[in-house]
Amino acid sequence: MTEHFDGQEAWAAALRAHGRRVTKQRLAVLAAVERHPHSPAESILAAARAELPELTAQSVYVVLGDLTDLHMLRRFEPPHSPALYETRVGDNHHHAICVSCGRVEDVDCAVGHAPCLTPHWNPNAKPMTIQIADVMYQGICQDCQQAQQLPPHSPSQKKEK
Amino acid sequence: MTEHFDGQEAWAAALRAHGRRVTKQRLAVLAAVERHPHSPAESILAAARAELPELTAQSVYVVLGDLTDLHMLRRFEPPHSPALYETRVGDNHHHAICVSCGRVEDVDCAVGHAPCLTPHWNPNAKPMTIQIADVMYQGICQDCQQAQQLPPHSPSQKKEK
DNA sequence: CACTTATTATTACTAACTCACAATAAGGCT
DNA sequence: AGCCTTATTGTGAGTTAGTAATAATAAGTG
Repeated sequence: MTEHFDGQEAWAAALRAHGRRVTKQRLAVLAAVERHPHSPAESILAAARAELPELTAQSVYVVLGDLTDLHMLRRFEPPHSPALYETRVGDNHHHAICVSCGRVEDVDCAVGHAPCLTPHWNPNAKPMTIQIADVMYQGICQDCQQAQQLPPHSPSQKKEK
Repeated sequence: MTEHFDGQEAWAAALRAHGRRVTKQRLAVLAAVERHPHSPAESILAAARAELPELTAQSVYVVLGDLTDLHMLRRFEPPHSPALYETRVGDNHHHAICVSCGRVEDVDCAVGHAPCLTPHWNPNAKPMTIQIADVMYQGICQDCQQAQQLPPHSPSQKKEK
């Protein structure tokens, strides 16, 4: 069980650096997010409870929200999905979501390493100071594509009138 | 009041082209979205009720969802905000959201006219067929920036411990 | 103008969070 | 090592945004 002690230490140090106390709840949440990237709060709760059964859902929401504000976690909200969390912060990588099955893949920045941080403002727009640029690719993953192309009598989800 | 009859006609034609009946509810919703871009369902309901008071919230949800599926409307979901709708479809422009006041600005595509439609897949990722790429810039608009820099005894929203 | 069925209204219901406050425990101090 | 302060977590209720099921209505066809 000593395998992730160094991880614990690293998280603890980061928490202290942000002026936060090192609690087992926060460590459990951070470990859960690290082990299950792109997971919603509910899944993180379930994963964290594996090592901390008395953890409550509300605590997870509080911790996730706070750590996200501190930029120790990154949150993104795909359409028709609850918010997802990941520990990869700092690099501004992006995400591709399969609109059919909801699978999420990380995507490195398309244009250099600060891709869309300098938007082309319209003439009449009031420019903002951009902090982050979330790029959300939406498409269909290979598995779902194959499943849809197969015509066999499987009840296809297509809503065609 | 004849000013937007041509608009009505255009919307009606588009609805017919998609095999949808032309109802006053749909026209009211489309007109409301056109007059109030980047608005949530609730605001669209309020705006549409100006010309169609008996319209219900659920109808607005149904109509917005259906028209979005038809790509007559575009929906995007900024963090901590309900889904927003707009009539600008086809061009893949992006959005900048002020994290402080929630204001939304349109942003033209940063890289040519199909900017991020070809993501750089990681070696071990399973590529998807990308349909759209939503780019969500998050930053602080000029107004909010000034409001935050002013130190005067105004109760600033900053949550600093 | 009647009729078929897409569309909308009504009502109930759910998911994903948020809020207020009481209970607990992390870390500084002695 | 133990106490104490207050950040953190737990408890329970409440809210927002949206979905689902079915009944009532009306668009468009013949």
